Amino acid sequence: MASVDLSVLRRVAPEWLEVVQRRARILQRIRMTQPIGRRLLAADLGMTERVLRAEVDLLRRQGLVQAHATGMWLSDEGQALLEELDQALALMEGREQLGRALSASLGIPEVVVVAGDSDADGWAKDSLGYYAAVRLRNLLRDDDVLAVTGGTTLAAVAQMMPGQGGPRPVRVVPARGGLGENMTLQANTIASAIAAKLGGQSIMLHVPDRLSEDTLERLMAEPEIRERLDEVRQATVVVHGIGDAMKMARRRQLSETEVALLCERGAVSEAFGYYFDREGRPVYAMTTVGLRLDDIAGARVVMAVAGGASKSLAIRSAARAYRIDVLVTDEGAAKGLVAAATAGTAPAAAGQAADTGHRNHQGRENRI
Amino acid sequence: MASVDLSVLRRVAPEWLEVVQRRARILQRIRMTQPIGRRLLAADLGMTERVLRAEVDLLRRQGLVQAHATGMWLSDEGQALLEELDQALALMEGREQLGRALSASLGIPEVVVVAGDSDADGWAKDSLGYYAAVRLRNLLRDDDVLAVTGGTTLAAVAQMMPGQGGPRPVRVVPARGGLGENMTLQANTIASAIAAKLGGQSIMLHVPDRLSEDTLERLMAEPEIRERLDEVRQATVVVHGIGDAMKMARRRQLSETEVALLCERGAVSEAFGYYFDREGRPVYAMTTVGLRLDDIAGARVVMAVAGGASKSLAIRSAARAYRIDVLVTDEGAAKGLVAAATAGTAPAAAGQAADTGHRNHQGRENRI
DNA sequence: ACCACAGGGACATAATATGTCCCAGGAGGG
DNA sequence: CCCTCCTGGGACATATTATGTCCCTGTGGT
Repeated sequence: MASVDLSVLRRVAPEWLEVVQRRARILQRIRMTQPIGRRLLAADLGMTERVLRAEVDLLRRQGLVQAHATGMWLSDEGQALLEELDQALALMEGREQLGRALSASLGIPEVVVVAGDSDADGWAKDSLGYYAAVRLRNLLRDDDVLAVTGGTTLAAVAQMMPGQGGPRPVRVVPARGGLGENMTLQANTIASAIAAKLGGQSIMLHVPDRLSEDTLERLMAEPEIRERLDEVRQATVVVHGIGDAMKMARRRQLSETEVALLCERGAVSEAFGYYFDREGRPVYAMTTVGLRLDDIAGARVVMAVAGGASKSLAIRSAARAYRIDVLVTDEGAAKGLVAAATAGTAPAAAGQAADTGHRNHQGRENRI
Repeated sequence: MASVDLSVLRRVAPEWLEVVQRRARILQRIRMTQPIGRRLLAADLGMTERVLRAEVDLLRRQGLVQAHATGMWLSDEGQALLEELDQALALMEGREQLGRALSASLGIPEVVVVAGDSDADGWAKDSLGYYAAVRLRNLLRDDDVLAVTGGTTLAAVAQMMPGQGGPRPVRVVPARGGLGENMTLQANTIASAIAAKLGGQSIMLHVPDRLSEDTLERLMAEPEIRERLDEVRQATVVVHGIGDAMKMARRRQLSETEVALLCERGAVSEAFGYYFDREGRPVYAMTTVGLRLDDIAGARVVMAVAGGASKSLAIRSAARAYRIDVLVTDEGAAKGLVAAATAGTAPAAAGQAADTGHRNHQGRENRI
């Protein structure tokens, strides 16, 4: 079938793009949560049951969705078509181009921009997690040691990781010890969940978040801890979230003194327990066990996952701080980043882009 | 803007193609008859006024159509877009491919297939005429002598010929003398109309259709006739319709003896007063003045215009009978031709295609 | 000056989309 | 084994939109 310049067709029937987008989101949601029923799906997507039914009926007539007593599934054909549709929409919505621009301005070889804004759209974080999970799954090799951090974003990656598609017998390790109170956001929990989905094994780091220097030394002396820590620090693939410095400080319940220090030093981002200022200089590090900044230099692939307009600054800071090979982000963050690059900070951003420009030409690849 | 595989998008939103087609037809009709009002346009297109208004309102918001007290016009942008849209739809509706197939099987370098079926859709004949007229206008040179036949199809070409777009100072001559009673279908009338639209001059052949041998000789001796006839027979561009043999025989009010003869000899097509059987062999010729079959060998371009499912056989017959450089036809006729080629007559048609295959590779060009 | 046709407004009515239930059935957990 | 929860499909009153059919005023061409 022929490919035709879409701008012409869009001009004649502009309302059609929205229809395609809506149906694509339905298909994506089914793919992520199948099997799923009409009512739950409607709630997920923020539609009423009846409206969703009309759409699903059509998609079923097209043979893209199959209904069963247990819920709806994507047909094989629907699966294949949705993958092409993902690419088509990325192009039509300009996310493809957005990714290319970010790749250049941040010096990150591969930047994937998924639809939505994790801050605003409830479904966007799932989407972010899904595409990060799929990308991760594809790049893993059997002998990899995968280190993952905690946080809501990584939790989404774990949750959305497809359980099917051939086991990946990797070892999954938590990049950090315990953090905060929420069980589902722990690196340990996430490592375990991802290992289960991938068909690999995971280990745990039974270490509290904050330690005195003294206790730290003692723990490190424990063989059980020592062994695990060695494995963590030899991770070949690192997948991590990027946090807003101040939000993370609060979540970690840092003391007022520490918060003030971070403020003073202009910390904007947090990753692996390190805090960075807007130029990517490390300004503070937690005294805690786990993956260290210089460990990731030895990793085969470093993947960052972060979305939402509020993360723009933090992402840029992290991109300047250490090597990121793959960034999975969303439209909200991406637009903020591009706006910042072309606005006031233009000179600095331009310089950054120029410095890393030669690197971007090899192996750059934008998907989704 | 990117071009994307349309089959994917069509699968997800199949109703959209119809919308695009409907709006394209509206734009085409406006282009053909501008300036035109809402009511007349609705009647032309077989829509109610209100429905058309909704569509036109949208097209106007898109800046493709401009409203004026005298009626609606295509904007410059609409004009440009419609030309692209024509091509896109030809591709999407498979007419492009249809044209290519016919080009091969009929051995005609350029085959244009326009939408519709002139037998069934009232607007299709106008469309056929319009695209034939535009193609004709584009291929004419200033020193050309253009010979045209009569008939409803050529009348449509004359009527739809755009009056704007730079004068073509050609000489337009009728290929034949008078025929039948209907003034508007006379070659003379059509030649005059086309000349007016092109900004050229025309001459007339004041000769009745049917003559005795005796009278014919006397007429030919008249200098006035002689001169005109010489010019006609030196035409550099010939545009003609192709008729169904039996229908033409009836319209010409041939005697029963003649009709029986045509039947017996298997006449299926008529052109320039010649009748051909299904293999393209001439089986009968009117004793009349005008362009002769061997004259068209000297023409620079021979263009045939014929549409409607009922014309399939006649077109194939004519294509075998003499050289045609450009065929403008419609979906109705084209589908009939392809069906005939792939069905019972397959061996013959296949042989035909093979014989002329080498010729089709040079200069073949399919438009609209 | 007239006339035919222009676009825009108005509105009752038809058609469709939508929200909200109910129901019988099946899968999975206890 | 039963119980429960969720499934898809049906039904229907209601909201929303599309449609057919007028009327009105203006304007360009004859």
